[in-house]
Amino acid sequence: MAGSNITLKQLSSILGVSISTISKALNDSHEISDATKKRIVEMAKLHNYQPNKIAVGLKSGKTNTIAVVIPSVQNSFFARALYGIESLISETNFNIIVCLTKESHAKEVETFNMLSNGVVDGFIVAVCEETQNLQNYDHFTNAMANGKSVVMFDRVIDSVNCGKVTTNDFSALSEATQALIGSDRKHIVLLSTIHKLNVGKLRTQGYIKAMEAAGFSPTILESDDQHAGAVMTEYLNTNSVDAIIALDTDASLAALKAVKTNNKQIPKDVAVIGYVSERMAHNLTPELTTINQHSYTIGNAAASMIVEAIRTKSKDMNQVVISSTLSVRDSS
Amino acid sequence: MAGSNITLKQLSSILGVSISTISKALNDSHEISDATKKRIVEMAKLHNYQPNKIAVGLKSGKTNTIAVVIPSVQNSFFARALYGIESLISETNFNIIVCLTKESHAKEVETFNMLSNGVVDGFIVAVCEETQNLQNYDHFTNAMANGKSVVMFDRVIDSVNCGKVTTNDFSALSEATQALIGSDRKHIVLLSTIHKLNVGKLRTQGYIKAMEAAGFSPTILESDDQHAGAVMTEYLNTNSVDAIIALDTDASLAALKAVKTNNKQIPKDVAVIGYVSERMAHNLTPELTTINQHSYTIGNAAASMIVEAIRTKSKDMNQVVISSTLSVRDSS
DNA sequence: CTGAAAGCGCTTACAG
DNA sequence: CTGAAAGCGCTTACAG
Repeated sequence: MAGSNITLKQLSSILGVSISTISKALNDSHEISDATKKRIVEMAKLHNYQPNKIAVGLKSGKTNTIAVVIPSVQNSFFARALYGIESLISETNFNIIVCLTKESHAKEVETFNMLSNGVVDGFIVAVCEETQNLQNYDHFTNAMANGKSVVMFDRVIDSVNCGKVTTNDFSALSEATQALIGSDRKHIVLLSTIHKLNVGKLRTQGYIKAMEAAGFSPTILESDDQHAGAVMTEYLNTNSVDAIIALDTDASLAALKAVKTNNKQIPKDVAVIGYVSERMAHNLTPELTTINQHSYTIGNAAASMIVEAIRTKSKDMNQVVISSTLSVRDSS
Repeated sequence: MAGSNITLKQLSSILGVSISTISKALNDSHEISDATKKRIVEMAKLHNYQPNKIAVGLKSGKTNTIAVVIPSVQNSFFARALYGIESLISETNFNIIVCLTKESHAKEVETFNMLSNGVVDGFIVAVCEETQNLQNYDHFTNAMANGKSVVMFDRVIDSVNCGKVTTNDFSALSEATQALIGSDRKHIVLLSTIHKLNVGKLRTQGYIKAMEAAGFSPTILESDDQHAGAVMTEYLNTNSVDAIIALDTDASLAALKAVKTNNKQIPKDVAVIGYVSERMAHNLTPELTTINQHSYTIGNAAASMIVEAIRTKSKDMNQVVISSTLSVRDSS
């Protein structure tokens, strides 16, 4: 154990047995007699032999490694989805490499190019904002042309023929809006910091559809993370509002704060529905009604889809929808 | 591009030049003439040649990959530290593999064993709770004996001789406590959901020291994540409290909520100091005074330390302390 | 300036 | 049942 792991070659000279025999014995091949198997396995254990994964990978062309390419991990949705992915993968003999794109197309492309050749067997990806805007998807199709499996989750590109795990963003927002309308809210405002993303657009459309169906005119406030609170506050100062739907964690906290500083009661004067983790929802005042995306389940589904795809080398990828549900708490 | 990446061998038969020459040309060796270099590089580009990292790794014994082994990513400290690690690493030619231990010693050991042989060049680790309790550190020392570099951050084991990045947990809590005492708070309660971790113990000791120095008796409420709110509320019902220090995000939100539901004003009746991300602190009502751990900087420092260690193969590892600072906002 | 050969650590037909 | 040989895709002394 002085400096580096023992190899089959070293084991071979210790035992006076050929490298092939040792390899077979350690892989429990039926070709080897029980007696020698026993000797070899014992000696391997004694020296804490660990097969060199890199060599195995080179030989087999499989690395048992999956890349998870996501924009960020500071967002509770991705953090929890990653947890779901990792939980399933760690039950298999695969490993995961996590790469954060920070919404940069260049970084996403580089990641795919770097890992496509020999490093990973497949990719789980939530497509970054810039890629969605540029509509340049060559890195995905190239990886697939090179025999890698690809599964997209949440941030999905319809025109790329890969596995997909999505949520029902459109109808979840319709339903949430309808629920507010059903409890007599009329001036329902949508606060979005993710209007540039496809998921944001889908959610917005779901809201618009429900509003128009009820004969109300939609009001959409768009802002970046930093200014959501200010934008909301300003709107509250000059308009009557009796409900807010916020499309991510930042917007949700900002909405709660804006209503409170405006001296309105939640939910009496203004109902609030947001997107935050369950744990956080319980610790807010009042406890926040949320659209629950089941991020853990989404991650789990994406992971099981890619493992399946790699194992079966199947080409026809399927599409799974994990429905979001409305968790009604005290804020609505 | 039909099925899998092109190799040097294929390039060799296309160009009618030996594999060695191609390898040298692509690595810009001075041995090769500019003319052939040009030809080779152009053809490689045309066929989108990407060197097989696995083969390079096997040959060189270096993989340019670093494992980041952390308990979780659902905690804003680790999420942001990971962001700091990733940001620095992505500027280098290293990659990171992220492994989540979920506080399980077995998982941590397995991760180190799996990756120690050939897969990674080094480890950045925040030691899991169970390992701290069991005090079994063989997986760390074995990895180091196998020539891998190890850097611990935040969750650190004093007796293991590796690189370390920590924060001044003890003195940060002393100072926060003193600040509360300085503004005439007398009944200061500590709310902890991390009392089993070394960092939790250090923070608690810092609080105790400051309280005792001022002649006050410390009050420490311990709970798991789920019940912090209930524990805090119960205490508030039967005791007089004029300040709370909460040791992580869950405890911080729970403390705010408990005070509000107890119909006390923040900070007039009860001051609150907590541990949450800056972004979240701004979106809470009132804006929360926090002990800011500079998690991004800690991650960055750990990453730069391991890159340095791997590049120089130096054995004497250093220790860096990133000081936490008190960010005073409206809650105190 | 170019190429043949050895080798990184493994696995697996193929011989014996 | 055991072992010699080839090969995964690369790099790098060593010859020419």
